Amino acid sequence: MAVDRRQQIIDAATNSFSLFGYKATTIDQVAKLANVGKGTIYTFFKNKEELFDEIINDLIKEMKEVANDAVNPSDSFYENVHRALYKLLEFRKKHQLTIKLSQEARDIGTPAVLEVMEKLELAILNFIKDKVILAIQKGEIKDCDPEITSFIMMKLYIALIFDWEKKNEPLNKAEISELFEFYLFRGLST
Amino acid sequence: MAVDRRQQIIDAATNSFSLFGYKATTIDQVAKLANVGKGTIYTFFKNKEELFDEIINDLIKEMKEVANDAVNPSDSFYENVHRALYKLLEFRKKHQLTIKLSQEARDIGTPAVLEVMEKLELAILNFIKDKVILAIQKGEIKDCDPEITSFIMMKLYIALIFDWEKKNEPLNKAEISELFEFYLFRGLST
DNA sequence: CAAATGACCAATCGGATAAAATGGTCATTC
DNA sequence: GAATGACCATTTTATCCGATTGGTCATTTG
Repeated sequence: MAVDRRQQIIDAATNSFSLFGYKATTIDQVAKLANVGKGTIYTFFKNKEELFDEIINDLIKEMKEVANDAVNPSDSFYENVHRALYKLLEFRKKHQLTIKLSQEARDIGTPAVLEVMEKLELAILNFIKDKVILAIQKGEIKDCDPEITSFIMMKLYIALIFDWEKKNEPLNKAEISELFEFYLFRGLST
Repeated sequence: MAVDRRQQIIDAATNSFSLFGYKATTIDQVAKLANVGKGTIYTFFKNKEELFDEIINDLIKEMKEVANDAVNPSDSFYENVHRALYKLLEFRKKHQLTIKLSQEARDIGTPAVLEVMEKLELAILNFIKDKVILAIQKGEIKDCDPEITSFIMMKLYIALIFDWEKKNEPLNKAEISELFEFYLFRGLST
């Protein structure tokens, strides 16, 4: 059986990263899990970090799909951004690999993992930024700096989904949607 | 000369905490700096942490003054909150002791320091919450949950002052004021 | 002979242990 | 009786050394 050795390696590594994190995953272990000699891994990937990068790029691709699936052109900008951001952050919150990597970033601070987490955030940020630019062009929202606007949207979302529940009862999806709309779109002024 | 031994100790400890942080400050060191026997410290304070707490309570008092000074009853709610939050976070950003403690919380995670930083955040949060409640009563802003509103205001401010400049050119006071007003008060909707 | 392999190597990690430092006490001093 | 610093139990830090790890490459295999 001519199995795809490269894919076997990626699958094994993804599994191990998800279970044990980046640092605690050894190349020996990946080789064993992939039923492959250790040297073989180095014929496909320059080193451990490049293997990691490839897996993260797959993850980002997956996230882009999730985000795009959440967008429905006939809905409003606000509705779409809300659904996309919510789905993205829920994805991040539930996906084994991202959970493990978040922990590792927080508890150990492995440099390669910190880098990768920034890359993930940036991917989300850019996705939102594109939507913001489009919405401005269509006149769906006021003219504003897309960079800052997407930054604030993500910060607000992270605050509502992750930070708020550190000290309070978690907010459900409907509440978050409402708050997002209330504060960012309608505004506080009377 | 009947110097105030208690105040001497507090001054010495404040100095040492500011320079070296909580963990790296030893009671022996504080005693030396305060020109006081080590045992004397324990006649005024039950232990190291209580001495620390007293210093932090002084700091919070100082912060409350800064915040109150920034408030001018004849100005709008938005204007006052902006000035107060800005002053508070600038204070935190420039004050030796808070800088050192932020570093220690991030790099070492000393439990006593983490606790204290939460206490600081909570003090700010409560200050803002009171202002929000008043503003709702006066009809200066829409009816909303003061808890969530103050939480979001602070998160937005921290994002604009601390987080934004990790990746971009820092925003000046006027820009922050403008963004604060634009996103939170006027809203994005057209 | 090209792809796969695992013994091998230098570098890093981590557990064990001993030494130093620290928070806190209390008998003695002033 | 307030102040002190030698003293103690506990924690932290430094040091060592065997185990582990990422990565290489001469050898094997299909």
